[in-house]
Amino acid sequence: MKYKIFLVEDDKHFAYVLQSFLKTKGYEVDWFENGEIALEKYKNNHFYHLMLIDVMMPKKDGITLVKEIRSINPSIPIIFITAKSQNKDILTGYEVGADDYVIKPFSVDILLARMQVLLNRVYPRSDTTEIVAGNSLLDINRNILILNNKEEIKLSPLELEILKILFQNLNKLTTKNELLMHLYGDVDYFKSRTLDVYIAKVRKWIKQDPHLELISLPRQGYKLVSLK
Amino acid sequence: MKYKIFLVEDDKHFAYVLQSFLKTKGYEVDWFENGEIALEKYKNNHFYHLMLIDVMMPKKDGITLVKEIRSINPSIPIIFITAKSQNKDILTGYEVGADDYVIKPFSVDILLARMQVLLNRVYPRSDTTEIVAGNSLLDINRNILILNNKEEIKLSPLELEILKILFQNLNKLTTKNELLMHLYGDVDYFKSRTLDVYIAKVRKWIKQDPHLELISLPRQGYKLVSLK
DNA sequence: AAAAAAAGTTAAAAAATGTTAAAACAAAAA
DNA sequence: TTTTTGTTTTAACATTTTTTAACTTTTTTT
Repeated sequence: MKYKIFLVEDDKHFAYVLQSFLKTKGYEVDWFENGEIALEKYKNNHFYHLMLIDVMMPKKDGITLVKEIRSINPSIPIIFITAKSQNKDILTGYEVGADDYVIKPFSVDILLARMQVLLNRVYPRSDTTEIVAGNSLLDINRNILILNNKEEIKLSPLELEILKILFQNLNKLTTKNELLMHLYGDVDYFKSRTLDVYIAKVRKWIKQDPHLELISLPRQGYKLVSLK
Repeated sequence: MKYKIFLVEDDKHFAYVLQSFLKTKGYEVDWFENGEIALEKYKNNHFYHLMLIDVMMPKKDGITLVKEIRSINPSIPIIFITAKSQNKDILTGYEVGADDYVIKPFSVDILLARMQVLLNRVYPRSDTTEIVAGNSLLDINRNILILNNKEEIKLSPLELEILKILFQNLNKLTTKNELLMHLYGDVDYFKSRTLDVYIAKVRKWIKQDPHLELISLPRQGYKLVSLK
């Protein structure tokens, strides 16, 4: 999914270069020439992930613009890009609610790094949630098992947890107790039997992948092995 | 509540001045003289809100230190404070996982502003009015959900509260109890059923956004995930 | 090899949740 | 006040998930 950037900059040439660069980096960029137009457009469409705003502009300057945007949306990430490098100006920028203040001339790589840091903070990506084994993939975030790069199987919570542990311990022994403690926090006869039932279910799926096998080691546990 | 700052800086005089300043501004500051000591201390006590780390230090430099800290804690806010002002150095700083990079000599007010911005992002006060997820936007002020950047749906109070919590916990599990406690302050059978009814309603909307999915985890809760 | 224990398998029962519609309630308008 | 409108709750039925039960096979113990 592409991030949408709201760029406000009166220097057409600079804006064009910046816009092109960001597009090559996979961003969608909408450019607005001054604060007045920008505010108008933002009122019509709030759907942006980050704003890059110049300070000195005709019609409506960046500081005023950000004040007004902040009154509508106190949380959207905003970075000032400007030639004004006095401490006083920078502090004003932060005071009106900017997240960062980048001084021209700047390296685009550094602007990019700062944008990425900010975007990652505000829209945290869910931690890696895909485990590959054999010809299959377990997507923990979406609760699905994809067999042979094809068939998607929706998993119930219990199914997912069991597969998660087996996949994480690929080619290693997973004890029954380990599984039960993880699923229930304790161990008893009926829970153990429930697990047996689920193992049977999981085994049916695993069988469909010729590169995977779920081996039972009686009195020890289970081992998901990937075959060549 | 006071924020706890983890300061790593080999220049004793500079560290003392900075520490004193931050204390007058209401922060608690623990100072460590080099990367080696710092890492040792951090391993014993993870309870810090933000780290200020010098790059050039004897024993263990800041870059190495941050790499090691990030492997323990991928999310704690880190600001480099350093005299190294080459683009190459700055980019390295961001690459190893810093949130900001402040070049010496700097005005303490500006450092303070940057710290505040970062702390507000990481430990947000709940005054956000708009949350973006997938291709959609929840406008808490106007009580509307904008789907696919197009269709506006007016939300009832209950609908809004449910969506608010789901959007705030994007890609994370929201337990049914959490939702019920937030909506009603207590939990019973009928309230739980009411929630089920509303989840069905909300799910219909969410389905319209191809970048969003509302997953049910029976016995656990719900998870709003943003795809791709 | 026989008995006991553990695990595999399938089906049924129980519990939880999904879904739709109607009833009850509350706030605003006539 | 009554009517209208919108919201929340309850009810009824459907589906999914988990647990229990019953029976079978495998493994371990005696």
